[in-house]
Amino acid sequence: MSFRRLKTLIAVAECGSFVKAANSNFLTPAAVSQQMKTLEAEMGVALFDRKNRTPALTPVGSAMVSKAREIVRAYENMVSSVTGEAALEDDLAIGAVPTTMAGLIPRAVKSLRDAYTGLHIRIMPGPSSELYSLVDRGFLDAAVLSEPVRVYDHLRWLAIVDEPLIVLAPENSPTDDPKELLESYPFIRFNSRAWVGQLIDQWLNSQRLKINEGMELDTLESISAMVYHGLGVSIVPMRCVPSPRPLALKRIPIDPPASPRRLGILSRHDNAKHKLINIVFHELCCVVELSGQLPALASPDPGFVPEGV
Amino acid sequence: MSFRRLKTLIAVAECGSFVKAANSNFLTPAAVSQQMKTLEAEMGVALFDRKNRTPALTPVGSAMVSKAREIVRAYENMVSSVTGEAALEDDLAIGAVPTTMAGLIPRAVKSLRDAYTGLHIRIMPGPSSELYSLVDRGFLDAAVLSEPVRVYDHLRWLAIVDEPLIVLAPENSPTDDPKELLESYPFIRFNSRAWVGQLIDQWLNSQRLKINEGMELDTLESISAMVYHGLGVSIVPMRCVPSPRPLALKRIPIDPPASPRRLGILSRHDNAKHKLINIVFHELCCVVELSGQLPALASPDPGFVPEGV
DNA sequence: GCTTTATATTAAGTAAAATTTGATTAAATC
DNA sequence: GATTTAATCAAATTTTACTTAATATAAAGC
Repeated sequence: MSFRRLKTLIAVAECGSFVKAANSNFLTPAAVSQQMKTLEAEMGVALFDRKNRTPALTPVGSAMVSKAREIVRAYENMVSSVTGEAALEDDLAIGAVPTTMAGLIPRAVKSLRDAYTGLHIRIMPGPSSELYSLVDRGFLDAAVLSEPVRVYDHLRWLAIVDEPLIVLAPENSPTDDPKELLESYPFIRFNSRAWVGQLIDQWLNSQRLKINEGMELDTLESISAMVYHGLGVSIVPMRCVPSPRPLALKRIPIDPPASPRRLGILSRHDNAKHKLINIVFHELCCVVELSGQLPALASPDPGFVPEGV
Repeated sequence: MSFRRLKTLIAVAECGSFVKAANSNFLTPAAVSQQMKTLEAEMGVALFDRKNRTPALTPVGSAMVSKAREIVRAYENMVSSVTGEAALEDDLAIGAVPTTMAGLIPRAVKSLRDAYTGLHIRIMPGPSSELYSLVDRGFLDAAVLSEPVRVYDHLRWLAIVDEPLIVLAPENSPTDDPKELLESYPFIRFNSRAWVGQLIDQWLNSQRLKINEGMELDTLESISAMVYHGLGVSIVPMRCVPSPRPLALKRIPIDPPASPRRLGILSRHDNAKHKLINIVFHELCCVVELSGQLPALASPDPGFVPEGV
């Protein structure tokens, strides 16, 4: 088992004889001969037909040569495929929670597409819990989601931004006091299966407000629309990047402030595309900063160098 | 440049420490340490973070580990991949509907794992509608699901088996007549979001039976358990491969017979792993036939050659 | 047909590499 | 603070790989 042998096999195939291969690789013919012999022994197949003076590759042999080429190339590109330019041309399967699908994600994907031709991003929307398991099992390279309660060692979490919870109320509501609003209007609940929903429930419970249960919805869009039409008020995370044409609504910080919904990117440590993922992470942070709504969290990332792109 | 070093890198990643990796590879810790050092020098990147006593893999390092795995596997399968015994080693992401997760899928996966070392199958359970879109968008290589109403040109559908609908009733129920059972017991409905559920609803509507709505459940397991405990009757597809220890229940064919739930495998025509998918399809059909419950549909498959396994 | 020439193989010696041994350093545990 | 455990270092040793030189063999030239 050795790369050298594979390399000389390739050289022999290219040069046409052991002697020439030896010369081009700064070896003696004897060395080449021995290497090919051990290679054949190792593999248990005849690579050369030795009837003639200059051994000719058998059919199996020439198939091996192309395999050997693949392997040697894979080895030689090993470093660059992880850290270099080559790492920037690949397919990337990324998940994202619905709240990011109108603002953050489209903007980030757009600039990434523009900056890296050859990079192909597929987006899969879903709730945090599902995305977590998809990343964990390797179906997704990374996902943008709410911070998990526990991040296991084989996973990598990079925080992007803290989105504080806000009260969403119709523009014409008589008061701006969050508690008053929550107690007077019907409450539109963020689906509690979503991790944000749980965060909201937690705050509500701690406040012991007398709320009027209205409906329970999945997405920020549907909740906004309901509130817009005066059907109630809601608590939602403030979007770090607003949607293109946000509805005219009151957005009031809750008081006392709840622990914010922390958005970040989750991936597996052993994912070979970690460089790409770093770039996506970096782009997400940039988009958040540019949007100017909330400060991006300067997440410590030892392995990450901005890359002069 | 050496496979040994890659192998010990993998061992270190798996064992978690140099010492353990040394033991498992019949080496001394010193050898491992030196190998990793030369590997780092060779690649010009830091694979380990040596702040702590037992060095931890850097992000780049763990990406390298997965690359190393690819390369080592490629080398090890070099001979067999050329001689054609097992030109089949790859990762395969496959979806499957829950009804197949207790019988068909585990058996098929097991024999595939046994037959093709090097083949790595990941299974993702989900309802047909979701799997359809995941295959369509390229997140899954293939999926086992109910026949879609329409299969677009870029998708490929291979039918595996027709599962007729049956009535599930407690063993001690007073009658064996499906209609009587359905009208006397509460009806446990298969979730109508699932495509089977719709098929069942269709038949029920056509029969104009006066059923007593009970509950609506997601999985065959939960429905079986409910029926077993006498909480009602249900209509479900007969499983082409039963689960290991099926509950003692009456299983009565419905009359008049409804159009059966057709199970098959969906993939994209442009998927590069179509050879592997063919093999999986073939295996699924074999498992169905072996199980002897229902005949496998001999689906015409131009591109498929049985492979001497 | 016999020599010449170029090519591969073999065996022994030599150079290079990888591994072990035993000592040293440093973090973690008691 | 002593003890255990993990990694590293430097020198000795072993293993592996390469070269040299001799041998065998097929094609080309005379």
